[in-house]
Amino acid sequence: MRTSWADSVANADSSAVAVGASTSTTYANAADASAASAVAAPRPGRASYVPPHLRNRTASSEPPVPSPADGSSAAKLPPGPAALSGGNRWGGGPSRDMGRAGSVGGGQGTGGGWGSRSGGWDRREREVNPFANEDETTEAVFDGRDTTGINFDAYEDIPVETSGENVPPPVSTFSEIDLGDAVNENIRRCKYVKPTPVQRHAIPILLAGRDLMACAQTGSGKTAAFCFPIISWIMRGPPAERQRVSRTAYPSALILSPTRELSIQIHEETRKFSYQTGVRVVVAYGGAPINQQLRELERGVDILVATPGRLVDLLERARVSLQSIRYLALDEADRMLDMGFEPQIRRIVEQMDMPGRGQRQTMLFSATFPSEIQRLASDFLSNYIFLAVGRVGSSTDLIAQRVEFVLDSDKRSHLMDLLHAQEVNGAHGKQALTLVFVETKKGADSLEHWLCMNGFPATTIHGDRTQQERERALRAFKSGATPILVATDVAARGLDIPHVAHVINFDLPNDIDDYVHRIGRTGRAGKSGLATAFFNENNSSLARSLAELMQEANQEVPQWLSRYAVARSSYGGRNRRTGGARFGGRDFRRDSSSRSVGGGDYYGGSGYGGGAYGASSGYSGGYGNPGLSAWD
DNA sequence: AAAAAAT
Repeated sequence: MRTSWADSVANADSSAVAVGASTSTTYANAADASAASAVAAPRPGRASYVPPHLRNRTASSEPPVPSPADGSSAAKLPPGPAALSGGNRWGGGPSRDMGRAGSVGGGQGTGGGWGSRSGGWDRREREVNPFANEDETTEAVFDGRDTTGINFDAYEDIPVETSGENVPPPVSTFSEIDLGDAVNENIRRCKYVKPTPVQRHAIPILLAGRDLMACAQTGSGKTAAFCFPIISWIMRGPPAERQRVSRTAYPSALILSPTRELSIQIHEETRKFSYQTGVRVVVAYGGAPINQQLRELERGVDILVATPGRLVDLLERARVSLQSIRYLALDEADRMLDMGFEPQIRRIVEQMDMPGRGQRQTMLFSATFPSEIQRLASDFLSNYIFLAVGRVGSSTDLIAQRVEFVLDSDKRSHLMDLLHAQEVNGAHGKQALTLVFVETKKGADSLEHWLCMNGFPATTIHGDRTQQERERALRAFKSGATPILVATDVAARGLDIPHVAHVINFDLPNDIDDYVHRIGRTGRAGKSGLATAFFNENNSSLARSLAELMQEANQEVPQWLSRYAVARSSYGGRNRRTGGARFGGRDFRRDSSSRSVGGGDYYGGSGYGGGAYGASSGYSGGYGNPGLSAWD
């Protein structure tokens, strides 16, 4: 029965529990120890941990390497370059490897060794410090608002729900999930004090080798939640070997996301997490020259972050092979399907050379769980754990929602009033960051032009702009240089832009879920935000769902909007409550054929009042405003 | 109907 790679890992972990627990001093109690054993067992102990770039040194002075556990884990790898014996990490040639070993060995005297400042994996090209820009840009401009970027107090009462077989218990501190000095140092640099809810739950699950289907918003620390385990697994795994003759890259992890900017964002974050670990992260997306991406790939890649189209291109050119993939993460899966990526995703996952379900570890993140997502999950995942994490705080507290009746012809002047009104509110006399959503690309351009003509520093992001323009616009906005960003739905989901004070729906979307995603660009990571919508006759199809949503979030619903809602009561906009959009979503295995062995006892007993769980109308009790789930 | 994504 237990035949999958993930299961083998799980078995290896449980057999190693005794060792892990007896040698560990980190864990305070039995529950933590069992959680920790799943986490720490595969390696014999911190002292013997060896980072990838030192793993193949043969000099006697090197730290003890391949533990028995590492060996067994290597044995379970799917066939491919990663499983080949010997070799240096990037196969850059013997002489280069010798030089590298020598230089690192020389620095070893400090005792810092691989964790030390100089610890690049290749002395010829020093790894760019991904933390370098942080202080001058964002924090300087927004100085005084916060320093951590995350309001941890807001995390305390977030509802979390898990289901599946043998769910590893959550951890409560990063020290319980010790990921090695280098990663710990990066956690410190990121100013992460303690794990967020999604991290507390997802990291042990992923470190235990389990597949995961999860519901969580980007601002909740989701990327770190799936990256830390991936980095950790890669670091303790066998070295990757690049085949010297071919120019094909063999990443061991693949992260797919729907938009270019989201891929860029994930890449930036992941680079921080893997800084000085020797784990290479490369991003590939369209709209940018492919040559530079090819060069990056040639230099070696452990974690590839990509949009589907560019990846297919790379696969067709045979510049990337998926045969070494052991970790697959699909971010914003529902969005990718909305955008018509399903054929490409299925091609990538099922029809190329990627190891099959069970031979790899797969994590799927989605805001909603329509049947297409369910099919995808049952095709891609193996005995997975379902995890749903509530919003950081509730929208009641964090996003104040206003709806104003504004005719199309009055929208511009009304917008100007809003912008004038808040000019004084920005830090240091600067305009607070304002994100203005419009319906069309043309509309975005013309509104931006109009704003600029009227003295408002605005820029725009949409699909008709070149990738360079898109990225420049986003940077200018984030830095505060251009505090007004006019955007189409390209920016609606997933993008984590800190400090957005105000989201204005200049044009309302037709779909309430899109509205929820848009306003979710503010009030992020526990901060408060304001969302203003311009409503008129053209939006009457949204009236009812909008009114309901606002009511659920304890927002004041204008009388006129209620009247629209009643008038249009037969129709609430497409997708108005897609079953899984509320908190908790649902683990659809409950009512599907795949309700599997041993799961019975679990499904009855969710700690969160299980009964409400499958009912689409249910789940009104308990958590503030569960209906307002701005899942990203 | 519009948006996004490979060239």
